[in-house]
Amino acid sequence: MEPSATTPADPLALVSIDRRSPVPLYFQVATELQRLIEDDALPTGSRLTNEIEMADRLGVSRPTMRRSIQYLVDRGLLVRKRGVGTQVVRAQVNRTLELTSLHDDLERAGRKPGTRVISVDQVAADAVVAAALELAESTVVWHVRRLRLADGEPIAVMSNYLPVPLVEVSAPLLEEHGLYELIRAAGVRIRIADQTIGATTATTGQARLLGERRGAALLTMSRTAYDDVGKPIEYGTHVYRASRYSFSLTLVER
Amino acid sequence: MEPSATTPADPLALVSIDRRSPVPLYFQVATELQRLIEDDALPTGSRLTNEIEMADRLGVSRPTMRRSIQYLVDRGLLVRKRGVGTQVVRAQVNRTLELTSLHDDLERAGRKPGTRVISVDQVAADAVVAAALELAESTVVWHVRRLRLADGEPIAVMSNYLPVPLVEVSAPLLEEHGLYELIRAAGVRIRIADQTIGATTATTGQARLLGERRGAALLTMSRTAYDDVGKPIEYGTHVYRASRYSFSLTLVER
DNA sequence: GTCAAGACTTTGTCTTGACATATTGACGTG
DNA sequence: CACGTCAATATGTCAAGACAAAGTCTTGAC
Repeated sequence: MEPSATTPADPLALVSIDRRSPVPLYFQVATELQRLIEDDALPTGSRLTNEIEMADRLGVSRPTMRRSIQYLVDRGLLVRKRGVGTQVVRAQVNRTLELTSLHDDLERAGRKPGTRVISVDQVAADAVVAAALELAESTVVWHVRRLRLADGEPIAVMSNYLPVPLVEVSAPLLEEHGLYELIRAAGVRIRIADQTIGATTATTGQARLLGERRGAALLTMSRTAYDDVGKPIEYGTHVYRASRYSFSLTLVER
Repeated sequence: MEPSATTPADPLALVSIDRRSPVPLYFQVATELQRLIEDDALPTGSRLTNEIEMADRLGVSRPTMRRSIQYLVDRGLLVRKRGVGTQVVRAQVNRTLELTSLHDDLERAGRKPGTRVISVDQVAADAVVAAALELAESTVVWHVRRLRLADGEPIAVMSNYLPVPLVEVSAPLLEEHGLYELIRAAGVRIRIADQTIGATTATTGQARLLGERRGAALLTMSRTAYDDVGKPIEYGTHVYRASRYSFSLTLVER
């Protein structure tokens, strides 16, 4: 019982919820619990009191309490066992691969994202692009090529194809905003994406753009993104410098 | 209205649930719905009748019906919009990266997995391994090296480290079973894993094992797996032939 | 003919209540 | 002492009902 790092006997006393808020109760509770876990008020390994008592103490119903807890279980922060209880497994989760642009990704990592637009054209879709976007071959689509930078250093070359009627793109816009940001701003909600992650070695052209040597290891990612009614929104093939970038993720078994 | 491909006016009539089964109701309903979607009885784009009527027709309560639907929404098969309804988005999902061994992975893809054990030793953990497994440096751990094959062809070289007291491993066992299978058989439930995916080029030794040329592109994956109380169970670094293997996954925005 | 208000439909949130089932540990019996 | 039984405890499943909020569509005024 060191006086320095006293864990309050009752971390639950620290959570407060606001019934007038438009934020759903279960989400408020989940967020507060997550904060307690991250702040180590509920340290890894500690057991939570049972859900009935917690519901009681927080003044919510048991289903609401359960929903909050389940939310954190799905994220891998908590583990529940029937007949046993609920336990904190870990404080931080490297969330699963997400539907974010590299732009957002880098910003979260504290690195300054940059973009050099190589080209913005309307081109006739070849067989691969047409198939991915579910359009007739040689339909005209946007083709955007960009060199992405982090703290001024080349990170990736990205090549994206988009249906023309969907969103207006231009070099100046793309220098300032991520592509996904522009798509969202156009009122399109991206909901599902199929991705394939592989590896290759740099061609002379890729090497020159990225500041690597020919034959250097590159991480490849191709992605087709769909909106919430299943319509293809974007198809892209990207190559990352393996020496500067990798994908990190946390998997949670359900 | 072609007589050939008649979609029954009421796909729900095809759903049958068994209240005496120990399988939870919501799961039975979800599974049946998924079957209807995969069999195209509920084709992509079609709208489901509202949840209240469905619950009524299937003889379950609304919360149970909602839970079934939510299950499929989380998997990316369905989309719901308040005031609008529930719609089928897609029939198949390339599920998200999972906590499976390559063994299971290949079997699902219809390829015959094989394993050639290179070495099974007990070694002193170096700094990296000790940190990953949260053990003191130079603690003795299992070190397993395997060449993995698909249809007889080399696919990957895997190097795994495990705490000794956990599970008994041996070359003959590993030739027959995936490592994760053995871990599960020992009563350990793997629940969370941190993964990093990158790329590199083949060293001479890797190239010889994999039947590639030196400098060939390789996909790398390192993973630390934890059990359901957050204890590290396994740390591994793997390299895959990029020419024969890639990671495919489907992301779903919540 | 156009536009806005309001009715209607559908999903989202929350509550109360009941019973089922897995786990643990204590108790008692052979 | 070993083993099975039983009670206590915690989470899992299911139901029925109420109200809120978001979209859509109809209706009616101008």
